[in-house]
Amino acid sequence: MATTPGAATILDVAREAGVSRQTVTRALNGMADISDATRERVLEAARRLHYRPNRAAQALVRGSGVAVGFLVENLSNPYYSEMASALTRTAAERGWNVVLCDLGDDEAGSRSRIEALLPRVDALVLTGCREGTVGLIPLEDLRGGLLGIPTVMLDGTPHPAVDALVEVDHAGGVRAAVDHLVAHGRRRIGLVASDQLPGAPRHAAYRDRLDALGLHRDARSEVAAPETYRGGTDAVELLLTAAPDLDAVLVYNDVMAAGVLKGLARRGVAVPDQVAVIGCDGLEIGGLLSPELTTLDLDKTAFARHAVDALDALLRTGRPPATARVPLTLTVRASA
Amino acid sequence: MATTPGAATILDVAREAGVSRQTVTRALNGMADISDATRERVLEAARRLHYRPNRAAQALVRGSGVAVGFLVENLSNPYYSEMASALTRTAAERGWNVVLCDLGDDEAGSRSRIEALLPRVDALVLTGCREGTVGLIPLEDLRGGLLGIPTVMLDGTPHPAVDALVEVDHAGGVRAAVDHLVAHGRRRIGLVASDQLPGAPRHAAYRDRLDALGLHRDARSEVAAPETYRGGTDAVELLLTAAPDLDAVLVYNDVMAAGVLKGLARRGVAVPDQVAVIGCDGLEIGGLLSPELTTLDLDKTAFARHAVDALDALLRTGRPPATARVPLTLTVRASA
DNA sequence: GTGAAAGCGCTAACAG
DNA sequence: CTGTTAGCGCTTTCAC
Repeated sequence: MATTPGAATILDVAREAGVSRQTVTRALNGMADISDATRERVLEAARRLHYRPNRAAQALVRGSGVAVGFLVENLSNPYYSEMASALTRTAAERGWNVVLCDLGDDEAGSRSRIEALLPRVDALVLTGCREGTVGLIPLEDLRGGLLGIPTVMLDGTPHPAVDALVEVDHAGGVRAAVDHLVAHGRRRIGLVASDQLPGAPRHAAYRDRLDALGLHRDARSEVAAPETYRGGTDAVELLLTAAPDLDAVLVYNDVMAAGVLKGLARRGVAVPDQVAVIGCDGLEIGGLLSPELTTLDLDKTAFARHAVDALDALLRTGRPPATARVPLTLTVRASA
Repeated sequence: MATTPGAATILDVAREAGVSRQTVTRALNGMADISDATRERVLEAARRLHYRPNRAAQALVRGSGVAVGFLVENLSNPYYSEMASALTRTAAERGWNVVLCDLGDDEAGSRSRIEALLPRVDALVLTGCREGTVGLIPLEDLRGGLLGIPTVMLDGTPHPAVDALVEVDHAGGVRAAVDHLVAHGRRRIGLVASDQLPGAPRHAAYRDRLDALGLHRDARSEVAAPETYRGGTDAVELLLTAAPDLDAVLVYNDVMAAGVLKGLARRGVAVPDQVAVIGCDGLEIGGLLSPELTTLDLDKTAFARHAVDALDALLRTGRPPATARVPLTLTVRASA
């Protein structure tokens, strides 16, 4: 347990019960070769002293499983919680545990949470890190900055502290979305982008695909906004004002898309009749919205599996595996 | 690290670098009193051997912080993820870590996940456990079933394996909801209840309050359903058929309420004009729905804080504190 | 600046 | 059935 100084140890229990420490172990672990009377006496003593075994000592001698730290910005965001769910389940297949670290906005708090996490874990999975979040990890504190703990990032940009990336096929996904819209007669496709740097690949893919198809494209039909519900509602106001002739909107993620649907409803714009909407991530909330959200579905289990595989390789060999890439598949529901 | 048999130890590094093991510690931990040349040689050796410090050994000698295991049924459900968020943040205030365990439906898998979790944690927080989930915890394996690890349950029923409960003021919440509906002219209030036993308190509170106010109440205006979105959509079908004159529905939780809103929309029932809807839990998704959901808001941070306080007391004294109770406060949005 | 000793709390392998 | 002897891998004294 939490190595509370002054806590009772197995020796205290042995003394209290008047037996050897091995007998205490036997009694406490329900092993054979001990008389009921002795066992009861030992357990009684343990209870009296409020004894709890020291986890670290047990782990040292028994061997401990792998613990993965999962760093997220905001676990209340369903994207992160669905990822956390996928990661814990995938990790569990290997007998690994996941230690959660929900950073939040506050930088000082984040730093201290990360510091409390690091001594606890064998590896790190990073996701959705804003500019700067990775910087919070005290590289210098990790073995002198020279032997960091294995770290993979989900869908981010390379960083010296990160050993491996799991990529997302933004280009393929955006292409599928745009092509779907075009196939259904849409010609003026707007974009609600992320105002965070990691959002850039999707933004670029959107421009590329529109240009490739020879569709009209201009700056007024693109808006960058915070990656939140509110960001979506606000963005749609700007977009409709700047480019009232849009007949479709591609949205950076499903949470923002929920906001976009709300914003469109407020303005009395019918979805999908007047404007089609496609989100991204394939979150379960997409099915709760009205109309139900068409989205680029990210296979979170595959994503998690690649991350765990990469960590496994790093832990085992110290070398990262080839970068894996996860597809985005269009899931057509009602909004487009 | 994960005590991989055959992994390099500090002694291997010392041998490789031709120094003593303390020198290795000093080099690796960036301590003073070591020449740059030696440090570099040690680090080089460590890298060559792919050395990683053994976490358990470090924890044993440095002392480890408290790790809390958090058991949930399905982390993709936003109720659980918002609770997980609140719990990790609250735990972090004390420097504690949270190890996540997402059980899922599969009983065998759940059991093995719990077994992988237990040796890792000092305490357990249980929430939303179906009938039987608690039974998965191998009481017998825990120190002979006599010294379990401290366990608190969030809003459940007493169980021998559970040391402390944090309760929710269902009665007060339901009362506030019913009274709000009545104050706004509603007289025929139906209920979408949970088909799980832990849902009983809200169900009873609903009946009590209706009776106390002398409102009409009959079995046809109560439906029990699974605690899911789908459960909500299905329930509303049954309810509208059995009791078409309802002018309000109280729903067991917000996820189900999302389904209820969807079901009502499908049947062309206007909310709140024809039927008012009130959910429960105060989830963020409530704000994404159309109309936005009126709900009984549970203060998840307070909930988590009580849980952590209880664990702290259990860890420190072995005795549970007085049972705490968290209120449900009515948050009025558009649906009622 | 570096090395040698001691011990964290526990369990596994032998003795008796 | 119970006790004794060795470590697990690391850090912290303390010598040199």
